Amino acid sequence: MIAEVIIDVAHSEVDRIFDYYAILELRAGHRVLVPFGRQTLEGFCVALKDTSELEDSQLKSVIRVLDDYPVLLKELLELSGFMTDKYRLKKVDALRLLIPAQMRGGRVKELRVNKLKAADILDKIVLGDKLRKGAKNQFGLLSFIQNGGVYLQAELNNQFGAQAVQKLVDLGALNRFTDVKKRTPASAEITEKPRIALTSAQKKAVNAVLQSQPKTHLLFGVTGSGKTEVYINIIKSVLKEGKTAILLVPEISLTPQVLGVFRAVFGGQTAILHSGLSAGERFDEWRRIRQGEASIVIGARSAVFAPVENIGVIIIDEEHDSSYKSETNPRFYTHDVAGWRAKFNNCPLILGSATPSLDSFYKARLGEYNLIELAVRINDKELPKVEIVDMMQEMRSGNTGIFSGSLLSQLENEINAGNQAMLFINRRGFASFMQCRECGYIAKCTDCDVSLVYHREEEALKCHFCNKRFKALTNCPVCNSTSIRHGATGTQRVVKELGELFPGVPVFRMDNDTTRDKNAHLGILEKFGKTKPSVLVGTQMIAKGHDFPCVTLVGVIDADMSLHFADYRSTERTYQLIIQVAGRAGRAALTGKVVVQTYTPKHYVYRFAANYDYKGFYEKEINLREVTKFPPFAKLVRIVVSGEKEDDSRNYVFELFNTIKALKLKYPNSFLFCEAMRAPIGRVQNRHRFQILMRITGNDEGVIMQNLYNLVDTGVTANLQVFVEVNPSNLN
DNA sequence: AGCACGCCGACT
DNA sequence: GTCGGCGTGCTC
Repeated sequence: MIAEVIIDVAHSEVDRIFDYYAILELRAGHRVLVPFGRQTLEGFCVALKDTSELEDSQLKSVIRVLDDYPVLLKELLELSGFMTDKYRLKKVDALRLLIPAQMRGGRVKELRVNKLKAADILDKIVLGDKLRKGAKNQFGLLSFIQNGGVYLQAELNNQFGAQAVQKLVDLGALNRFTDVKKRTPASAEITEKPRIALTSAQKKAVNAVLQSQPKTHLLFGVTGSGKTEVYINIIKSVLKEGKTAILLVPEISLTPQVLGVFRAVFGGQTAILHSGLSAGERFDEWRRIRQGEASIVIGARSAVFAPVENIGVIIIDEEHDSSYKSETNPRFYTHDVAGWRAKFNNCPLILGSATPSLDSFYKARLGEYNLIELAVRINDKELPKVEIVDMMQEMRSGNTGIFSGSLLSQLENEINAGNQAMLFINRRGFASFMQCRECGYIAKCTDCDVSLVYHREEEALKCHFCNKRFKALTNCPVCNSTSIRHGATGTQRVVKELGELFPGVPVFRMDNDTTRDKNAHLGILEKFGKTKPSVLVGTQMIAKGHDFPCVTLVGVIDADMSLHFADYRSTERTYQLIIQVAGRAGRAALTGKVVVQTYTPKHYVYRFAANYDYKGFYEKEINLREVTKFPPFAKLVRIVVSGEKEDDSRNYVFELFNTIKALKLKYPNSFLFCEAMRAPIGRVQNRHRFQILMRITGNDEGVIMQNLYNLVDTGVTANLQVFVEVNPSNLN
């Protein structure tokens, strides 16, 4: 037999199939060790075949298989093919997504632990005679193991001392053996929520999924309408049929609370996959899934590749969340992958959200997805009232601070009442930039064309693109003036001002800077949850999925931030953001309030958001997209070229552009827009960046994309980086 | 990506 | 005369 092997090296030159003589135990999906040139490398056996087109003398033989089972399922091997086609991924990159990174290079081993089994027959008297009188630990241990059983050696050592344990092992009272230990992540608390009966709307939703032909359902349920209960019931019935389930959630909402709910219902059948796990935990969870010990996988984006067989349902919760789109290589879109697997397994795919992405709702309108609505909240509670505050008006009436009068007085009320508030601002640091008042100099990164962000705690200026740090300005390096101005507000400044306004009230901050450590955000949330009154200030990351019953006020400091982003989805984002943060207010008995501060209160997004009118917003926005020909009515394609030499990058981008113009002549009706230019951020990490922006529509879109990818694949030279993005979510 | 072979400068 | 610079070419 001949084995088709992809070498585990990420380079396009070797990213193709190499044939080897197979060995007996080899199956498709095995990882293998093979001779490659003068090296010995790891690879993936993706298929077996009878003959090779190469001469016998040109073939070498596989050295050995690396695992005692094929790590890649047939289904996932096929999926990797789909992904290399659809996203033009390198074959290795697609394959590497399918196994825990730590598995490669054999870095993670199973954790083996020493265990001790008490001898079946233990004669206390006979053994006791062999022990020295007064050996307290030894006698203690002896009576402890009297009734037999299996113990962890570490635990016995801890309790009775290693010497006593060794003594009893020597005497044959205990037998040592090693066992594989599963590093199942700590399950935290198991929240035993009373399982209330489903509402009729929920029942209808469950039935709509279970009683129809497998298809994609868009579960559009307002905040608090009980989507989780629907998921649980669907998963339950899927498990009953002996099938498995995948539940995807945004990384940030994989909190112990959320997991606790599922552990409480499904117990040990649940496996968790996310970036917070250690390499060992990840590997072990993956193994549990691969071996069929866990039938429900809960995880972030990459859990869509979980090695479960016989899938009964795939659920993408908060489907509008941007984290489902991988924006760095390997680029892929979770919805596509989930859709492929659902089709392969002939099972339903559920997309759930209170604020569906425009794309998904559009598909539901077209009938591609089945729309299921949960229009009322479970306890008929009213949604928190959203107040839009005009910050221009505040300014005109003399308030130049970062808090409006309304937000301030409500903060005061809630704090006095012993409640909690969450303030949201989508900018970390203290101020967006530092500028000299005299000459207008703005501190910029030396390696990137962006202004530096002032971080007050460290008295540092940081580049949010390359993480380089500089000393904060005390005087202007150009004119030496000491009059320095701070740009727009960030989280640190909000915290500082709160401290001055409400001395003694605990204020927590949660952003990229305070959550560097992998479990830091849980720590902050836990502390915040326990402290009343208190305020939590944070970026995006506080907007999702945390239930704090005592939060009665939510403030959005500068809602326009996300609105004026260079992204065709910025309005959609803003709508989702407001509804999402509003969902944080008044989860329990208390009624919540939401204050949204904006400098453009007339913008339609605020009107719809204040009324929780998703459909109204959808109609308005989709019409706009249709007339302006933006997604989903066209594909936005961006090709970025970057290199150390500015001229090389520019020349290459225009070379590409000329070829594309020829392509445009061939398909004149397909190109709605096509321009080459310097990238908005012209330099990042000292690489000069140029881009070609296109909007493409119509039936030839597929052919054109193939052409573009080919173009980019063939032309790349050593010191230039080129990549293609489809509907990118930022245009930096 | 590695690791070889291969053709030109400063050293015992 | 040789050690070694990294250019380019190949890997079943």
